Amino acid sequence: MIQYKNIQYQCSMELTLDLIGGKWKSLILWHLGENTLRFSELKRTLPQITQKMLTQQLRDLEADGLVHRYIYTQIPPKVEYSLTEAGKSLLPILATLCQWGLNYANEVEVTAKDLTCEQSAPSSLSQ
Amino acid sequence: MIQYKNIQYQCSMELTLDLIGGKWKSLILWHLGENTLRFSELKRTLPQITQKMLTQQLRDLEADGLVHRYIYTQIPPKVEYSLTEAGKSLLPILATLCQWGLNYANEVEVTAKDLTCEQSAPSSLSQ
DNA sequence: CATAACGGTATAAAAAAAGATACTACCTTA
DNA sequence: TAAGGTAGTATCTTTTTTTATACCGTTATG
Repeated sequence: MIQYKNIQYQCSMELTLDLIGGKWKSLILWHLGENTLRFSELKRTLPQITQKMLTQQLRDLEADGLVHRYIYTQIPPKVEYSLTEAGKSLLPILATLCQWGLNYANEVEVTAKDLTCEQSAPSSLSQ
Repeated sequence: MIQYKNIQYQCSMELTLDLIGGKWKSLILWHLGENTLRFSELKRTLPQITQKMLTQQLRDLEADGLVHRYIYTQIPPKVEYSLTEAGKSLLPILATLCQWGLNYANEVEVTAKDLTCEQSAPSSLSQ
């Protein structure tokens, strides 16, 4: 039994999925795996995400200690996001999830064109 | 770009999370990792899940080729669920997710008591 | 005859997640 | 002076996910 933020988990996997599940979190982590990115850069990398969702997910990731937020006190504002050590430790797992999905797609013969573990696999993981 | 069941994924990881994400799927897979289980046995193993959710998630997993459903034509009815090869190939990943959550919990000093990658880690994975 | 176990289905409601849209303040550029 | 970039916030609505509850037919048990 795990308790985290007033939620009880019977299995630590449930906790993991709360931390990286949902539509955007793993993608955000994945993109930050390569570079430190500014808010607007992240937004451009994930064109479909709304500003609200990006802000919300980044706040969650920050509160969970997976992402670091650095504010430059300047005008116009500049805020940079990067992975914490905990966040970096997720990258190999994200790569595995990505690779499994890729294999699955090939075996089930899903229409998969030019598919790699995109978009832009962190160079630290490309062997 | 992947397309599967009329949904477009930019990254295969999104596909993976659709297949195993949500509140119950990974837990169901995890429990089926050890044994073939009947509907009612699964229900007892996951006391909090409603009958409807269990049915629904099992149908999803079956449709995605991760779980096999075997109906014994007898009365009272007997239905057994087990992992397909694709489902089994997920077990190491689930173990990794579980282990990461466990490490996270310990490092963040979440209240984690007697926590292993429960409930009943598949024996095939216990090294 | 009533109840329970089996493996569900059907319907409705509640809760959570995600999206759309408008707005802010400040500065720079045209 | 108007438009665009910066990093957001505030509301509201929609969509998706999850839950609650009642119900089905069959057989066995008390």
